[in-house]
Amino acid sequence: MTLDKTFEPAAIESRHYEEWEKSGIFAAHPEGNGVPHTIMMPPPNVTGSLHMGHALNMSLQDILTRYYRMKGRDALWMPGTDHAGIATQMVVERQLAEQGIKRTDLGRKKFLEKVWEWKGVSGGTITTQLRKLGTTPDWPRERFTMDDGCNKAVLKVFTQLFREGLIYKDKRLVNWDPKLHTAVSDLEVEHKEVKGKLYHVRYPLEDGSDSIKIATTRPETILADGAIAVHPDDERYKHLVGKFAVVPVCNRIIPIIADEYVEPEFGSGAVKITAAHDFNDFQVYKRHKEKGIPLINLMTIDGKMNENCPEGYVGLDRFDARKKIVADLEELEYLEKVEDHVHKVPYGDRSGVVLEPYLTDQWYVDAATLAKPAIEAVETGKTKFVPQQWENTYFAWMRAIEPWCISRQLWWGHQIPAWYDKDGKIYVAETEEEAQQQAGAGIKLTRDPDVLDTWFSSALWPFSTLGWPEKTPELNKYYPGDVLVTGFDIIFFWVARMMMMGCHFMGDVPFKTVYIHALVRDAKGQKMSKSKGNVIDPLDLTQKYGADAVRFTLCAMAAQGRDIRLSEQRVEGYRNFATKIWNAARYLEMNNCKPDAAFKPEGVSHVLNQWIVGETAKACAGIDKALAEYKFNDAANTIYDFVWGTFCDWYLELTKPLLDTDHAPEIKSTAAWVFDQILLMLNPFMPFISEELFAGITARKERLLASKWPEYPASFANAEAEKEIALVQSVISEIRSVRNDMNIPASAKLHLQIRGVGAAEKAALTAHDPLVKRMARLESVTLSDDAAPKGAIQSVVGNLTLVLPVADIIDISKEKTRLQKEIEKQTAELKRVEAKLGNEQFVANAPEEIIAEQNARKAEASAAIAKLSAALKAIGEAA
RNA sequence: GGGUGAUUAGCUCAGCGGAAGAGCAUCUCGUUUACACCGAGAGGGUCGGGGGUUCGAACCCCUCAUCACCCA
Repeated sequence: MTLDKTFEPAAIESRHYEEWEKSGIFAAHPEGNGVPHTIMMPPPNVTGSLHMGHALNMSLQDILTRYYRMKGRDALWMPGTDHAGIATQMVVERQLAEQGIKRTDLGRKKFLEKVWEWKGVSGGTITTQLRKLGTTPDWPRERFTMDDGCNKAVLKVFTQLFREGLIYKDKRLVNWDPKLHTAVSDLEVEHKEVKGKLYHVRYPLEDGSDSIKIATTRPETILADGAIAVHPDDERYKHLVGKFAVVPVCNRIIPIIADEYVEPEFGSGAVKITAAHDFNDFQVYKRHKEKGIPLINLMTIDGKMNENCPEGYVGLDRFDARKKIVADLEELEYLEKVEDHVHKVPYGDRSGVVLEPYLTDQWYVDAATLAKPAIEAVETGKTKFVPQQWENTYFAWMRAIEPWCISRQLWWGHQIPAWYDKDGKIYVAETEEEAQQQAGAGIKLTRDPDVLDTWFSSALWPFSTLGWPEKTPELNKYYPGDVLVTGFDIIFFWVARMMMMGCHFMGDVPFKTVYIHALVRDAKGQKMSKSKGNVIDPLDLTQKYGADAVRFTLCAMAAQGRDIRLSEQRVEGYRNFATKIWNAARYLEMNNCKPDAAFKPEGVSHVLNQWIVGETAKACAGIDKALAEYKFNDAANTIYDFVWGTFCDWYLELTKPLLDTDHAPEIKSTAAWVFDQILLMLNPFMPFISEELFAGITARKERLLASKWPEYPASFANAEAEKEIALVQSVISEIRSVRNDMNIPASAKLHLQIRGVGAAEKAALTAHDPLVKRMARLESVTLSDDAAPKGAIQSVVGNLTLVLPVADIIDISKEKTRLQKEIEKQTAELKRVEAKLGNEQFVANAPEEIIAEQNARKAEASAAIAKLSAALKAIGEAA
């Protein structure tokens, strides 16, 4: 087959993918005895579509999966999607709203049917998109957090934790979303800085003797005040503690109490306590139970004032109530002053509305107890974070963990397996039958209508997807997983909870390593968001530049501990890299460089071949090391530099003059072998082009992605060859540089004289004479210590002096300047080194090899200065 | 208020105790039959400021500044 002139990714990607998927190579083999390598895919939202964060996350996982699969591990990359409770329910509700239908009109059953319908329609979107990226998870094992297996695991976990007392129902304040009518967990709250007002309000004492001033940002909650608190050490208020005050507008009598929570410096130093509408106040309430502070709920589930409010307030929206009470306070002369005030306000991360601390019955997980073994697992290194700094984030949150509110007042999700009899007694069981058994026959039971937080089922993902609670071969073989690849934004939501559940139910951590990658931002460093309009669609990029370029870009930019600023230019650059590879393949094809089954890289005789074989091994070792340390950018740069900088720029160029010599057969075989190695090493990063070329170069049955990752013996390294080629390279580079500096036309074929050539160098330079001539565009190369002709250009490479007799071409003053500059550079270097070596402390303390190195540098610099000065003198005489 | 990270060439970023690096951009030169999505070369940095530790600091410590993010 003949390769086209340029690489067209779109033309080959889908064809390869289909073949790969059909081949069954993505599959794990639980029945086999291969050493497993397990990655649990963070399940994307089932109704979502692929964004840049996914593209990065999935590319990295696929690189690891392909790499370890090629290394012979039994790779399991477990795919799936998440039911995303609130998000999905909102999407379907919005669609229904367009038809003028409300969720409640349909009823729970019909509504859920609609959600499943929607899941059926859009559920395949993201997995189709993942295929476009070339990812290779074990698709037939794909799971969904709402499937029967996951449901079974959820029921089992819930009932067991309930029995163990680690799940309980409690009446506490929750973060209430008045738009979605559900509780949300602490993590789903986004605190935003808002310019508000601070209202200073005067409360008269009950006995009329005095009054006390408080400051509040939420005056509407005055109607539910249950106390006033001051700091116990605050001298201003000591005499008032124990007395009673009258709440303005509603005239309730409340106690004045002392509590250390109060900050004396803030506002007036006295605060109102509204226990049913503020988390801090609720704590105060609990500490002062004996004082009989009332818990008054002011609001309905949609944030309107309820019947506990005075007339005129009932039914008002919370923000209208604020306006009204401010007006009322002013009229009654209780309002002292109003100041501008910047403070944090809690917003629902899904609904975007201001959340209310709201007193309700909810289900909680005793997270503090579950967290203990999960903390210990990281402390003892059973699970490691990469980069390690994230362990601190994990610890900080886990050590201060609050009870986890897991019930949601939604319909889409795992319904809580709890039933109530008419007295409200709770029966928790995996099935209704069991609950009925617990309650006794004939007792009418009603199921708890609430569902569980989505993250509850996600927390079980590492084992529920392997068949738990059944004892499956998969569970036995693939738990715990090797590495979890995810972003830092879900360390709390997901990683921590998987750790807790895994440690509790499996008795072992869910994964040995947690690799935390960066966030993908736009080129200006801004977070990508639809509202900002700076979202780059990974599929658009893929369309334009190819999946390989997108994957490679993300990999090359995935340096640890840094966010990724993605620019299209960078993707374009890596598309160019793909084209470069493509053209190298064309070159090999044109020159009939074909893989030779009998080829033995360790047996090559030509030094160029020995050198490139060694470089190939070096590159592979570099990639191995980088991937072992999860340094994806290093891995990408290593292959990039090797392919472009070493193989294409030097090896292929250096071998060109030899293609019509006796060395040609070995060179062609070596070139083909190296290129095959390149394809192997490139495959995890750029699967499509590497596969295409692997098949295109020569007819072969096996697929690249099913091939073995290269392993080379230490003997491939060849220091002699390396040194020899380095010498040739430096001579060529120096001449090219001089030619450019001196504006010597490319067409001018020069004669080169090299002085100061040692025995070994002589052999090398003689052997490579044709290469040097071609690469440096020379007519001849003479190794001779004869004096340089007058007016020749001279420059120094190591201990060689390169002499180019071009008197008729060069501009003498320009050459003088060039030499002077070079002498200056070398002199500066010499001074630096001499200063170091002249320092007694340095000589006394520095390691020997450093001192030896400095001495060598000194010798080299002085030698260069001597030669260059002589050259400068000679040119002066010529002028 | 507490914490974490960042600050290195015009831009985007590597490097994290022993000679300042890459890609892109810029500027020269180049129709040498793989590649102009290319090749050859060049210029460009007191590594945020200030202290300290060390024979030696972009790298370790302290401090300040600016910018991000997380938690209260």
